[in-house]
Amino acid sequence: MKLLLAEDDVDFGNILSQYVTLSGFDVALARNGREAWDLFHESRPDICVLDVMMPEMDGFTLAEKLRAEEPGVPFIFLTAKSLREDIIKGLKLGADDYITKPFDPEMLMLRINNILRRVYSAAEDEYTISETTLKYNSLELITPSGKERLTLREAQLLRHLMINRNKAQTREQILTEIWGQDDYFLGRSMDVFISRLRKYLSGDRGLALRTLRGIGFILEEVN
Amino acid sequence: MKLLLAEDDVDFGNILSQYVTLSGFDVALARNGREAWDLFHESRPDICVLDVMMPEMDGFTLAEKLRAEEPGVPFIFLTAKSLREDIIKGLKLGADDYITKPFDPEMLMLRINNILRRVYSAAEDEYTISETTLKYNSLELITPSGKERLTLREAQLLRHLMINRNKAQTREQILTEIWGQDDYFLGRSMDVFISRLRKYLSGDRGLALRTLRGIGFILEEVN
DNA sequence: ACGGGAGGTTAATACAAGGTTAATCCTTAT
DNA sequence: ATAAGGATTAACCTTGTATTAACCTCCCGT
Repeated sequence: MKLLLAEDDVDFGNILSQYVTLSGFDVALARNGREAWDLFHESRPDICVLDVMMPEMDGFTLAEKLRAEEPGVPFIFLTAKSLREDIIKGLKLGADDYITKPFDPEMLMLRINNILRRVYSAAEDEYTISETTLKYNSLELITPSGKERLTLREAQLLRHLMINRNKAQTREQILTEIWGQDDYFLGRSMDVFISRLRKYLSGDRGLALRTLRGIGFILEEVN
Repeated sequence: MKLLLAEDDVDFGNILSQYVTLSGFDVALARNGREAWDLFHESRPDICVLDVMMPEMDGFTLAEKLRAEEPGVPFIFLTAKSLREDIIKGLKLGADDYITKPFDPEMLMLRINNILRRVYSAAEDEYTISETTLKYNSLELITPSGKERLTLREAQLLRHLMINRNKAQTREQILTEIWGQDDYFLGRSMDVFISRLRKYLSGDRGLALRTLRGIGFILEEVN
């Protein structure tokens, strides 16, 4: 899991960064808003922790720009202010959480994990639908016709479809979620993976990976 | 959207309940943990707001039981304590948010809306009129005579008519809205789709897709 | 009651979306 | 440097569906 931390207080930033790294995150640390903007594009983080008051670009403005570019990315505001107006402004921007300094790093970690669990359902490892179960971390797929070892992309795509079972997923949604961007060739690549997944899943009559022409795909449980 | 509010302070509970109702929620108000547990089963809320300290059953215990029964339901803790241990306990339970009293009702609303947006972002997908419902994203149409799988254009057109039910839609309006432009041939194309939709909808006597000659079409509920 | 135009219906066609397989390009490890 | 594994690109094929066409019906004005 990659995390972008934007904090202008150098010492505090370093301590926080260390703490979060220890918890198993891949951290990108920015000293100001502009740097954060650049780092965001380089590292494509899964979650952003933004100080509100920073030189170059404040956290609110940054969040707005990030939202516009990558709507799904969750973010947490960090601030010394506990002013009602600021908190409300942050929440209106769709912040997933808002923490006022001083705070306990352990609490930050808990909040981060909560959000990630919610957003990515990342705490789970086993996903089961019908007769088929995916062990995500070990890339194993167990179907009525036997075990398969998946590749990373196969597993990512299948997991996404399993998490969103019975819900239509547009091509854009899947591409931005799994591939990080949406262009023609990645779309064709996805089609190749869908084709492969169908082969793996063909032994299980209790589910169907249907295409919704012009929209996307859906992994359905059928009676 | 239905909300379950569990709060033992009667006055405060009422004020909050009123405020949340004004924001368009359907509120179930419980005076203690046990009542909340019962109300939860009756009203199946989309989100729960739980006071931590309540008679009969405290908020934490309640949340655990709710989680076990209905893992997807988001909840927010409300508490007078700002003890670090308590907050951490709440977050460990997977609380979607944690608010310490005293707080601003407006802020509660903002947090509620943030969480709902995140959790139910895939909403706004089902349209129902009379006995017929359209699941737009999965292109499914459920009528008294059974399920149908629609095409994209069929679904777009039907959705437009359902959104504007009981309102006359001119040919021009529909064409510019759905097809992006308005010419003779697209008009004939639309007639083909109207014809198909009528077939799909023929099993439902509670609605009529009528022609307004020289003007356009209207999807009406008839009693 | 007749003619014309608006809309209904069905079938034929063209084309774009997606399926499939193979080739190629990258990474990574040795 | 090379090999292996995996992702992407390419090429070709299939199929679903929006459009177009052709013909029909019905309504409305004269």
